[in-house]
Amino acid sequence: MAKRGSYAKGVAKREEILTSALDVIAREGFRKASVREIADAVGLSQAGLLHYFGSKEQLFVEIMRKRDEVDTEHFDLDSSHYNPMREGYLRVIRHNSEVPGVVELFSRLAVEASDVEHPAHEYFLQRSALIRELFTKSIAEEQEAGRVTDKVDAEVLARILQAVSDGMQLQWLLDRDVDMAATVDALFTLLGAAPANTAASAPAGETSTADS
Amino acid sequence: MAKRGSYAKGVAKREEILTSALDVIAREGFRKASVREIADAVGLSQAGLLHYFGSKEQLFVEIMRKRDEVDTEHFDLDSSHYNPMREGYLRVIRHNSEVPGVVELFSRLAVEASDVEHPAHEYFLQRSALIRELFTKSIAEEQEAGRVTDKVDAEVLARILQAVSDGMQLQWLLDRDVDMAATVDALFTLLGAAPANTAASAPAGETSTADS
DNA sequence: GTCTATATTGAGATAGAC
DNA sequence: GTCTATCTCAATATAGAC
Repeated sequence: MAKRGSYAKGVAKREEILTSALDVIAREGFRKASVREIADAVGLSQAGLLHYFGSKEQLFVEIMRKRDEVDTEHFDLDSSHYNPMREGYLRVIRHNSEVPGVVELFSRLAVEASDVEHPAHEYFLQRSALIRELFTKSIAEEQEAGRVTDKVDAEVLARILQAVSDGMQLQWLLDRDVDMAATVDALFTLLGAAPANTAASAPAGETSTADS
Repeated sequence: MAKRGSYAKGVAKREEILTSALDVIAREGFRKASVREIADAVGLSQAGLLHYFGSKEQLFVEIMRKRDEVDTEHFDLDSSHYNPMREGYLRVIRHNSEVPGVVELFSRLAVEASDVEHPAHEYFLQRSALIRELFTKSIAEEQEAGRVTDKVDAEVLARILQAVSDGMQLQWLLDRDVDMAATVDALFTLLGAAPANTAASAPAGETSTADS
């Protein structure tokens, strides 16, 4: 955190660049997201930008990491309890619908990173596993309490949840009228969760259509 | 079908190329799927291939269409009744896990086609809507018969189903050990059960666990 | 209809001055 | 650390011969 020494300064600048890049992608969209465009946007030359990140692909991985960091901070994503998890997750999804460029970059990278040689491969594997672990833990808890169906294993439910989120992003990229959050929430409803704040199991339709 | 006249011959050749391209992508994988590589694979020069399809992107759309055509033929995909729909769908998914290159091409295109200007945009919109219609129809039927939960509208369930399939493809691209079909089937199981108030409906677990 | 050869474009990477 | 300039490469698209 201390900024003395050129090393720390470099780190700070990196962070600054990432924040800025993320911001620009969120606002301006992703388009042909070339190193050059991001460089322009953050006020550096292409060479200046690559000075910090070595290659385009490394840059993109770092941008995604920064995104995760910011999101985890903004919305409490690390809760291992069901309702906070559910709500936090929905908040992120709602937020995503305001940053299409970020969603597009993420989806594109996700496909490219399927190649084990790709610099983002490890990142996606780990991120993916981490999310599933959080889901699994809180779902299992809920299953034990009898509030979520135990017809399907928690691990599998977690995977389904993750798949729906990713899949809804694709549907939403194609047609922006789609309500990602509402659909994911419908899935939560399906799992048998008592709708967010009502006492017993109440009509699910009302509880959580996106509040933005 | 008759081959007289150069027009019909051209069409036949196109079909032949597409079949061949699809076959190659399925077998050899997708890699950096350039026009040139496909051209090599089908035994044409790059220019020769583009003679038929004008541009790379049009070529890819046509390959995807051909894929749909072949799949619809091989697995009865157009049934609007629930169980055939479910079984047919699972068969396609199982088949997909044997053609990673095709899955990768599809996923990649799906993201790129989110741009309304992209030549594949319309294709994806229509394909996507068509699949959802089939799902919706058969699900609604099942809901009326009380065999599928009515906690969530048929349209939304259809969307969830579609999202899970797409999302599982991403997960599977990243980690080939994932069982796409089993996970999607688990979702079907979930739909069939009335969670929380168990006793009423039939045990869904048995009905259709993968037969391959 | 198919090929060879080439134009064109666009990107990422790198060298070297300041 | 940052820039300008350039290299290199890959890929699509096109011209024109056969």
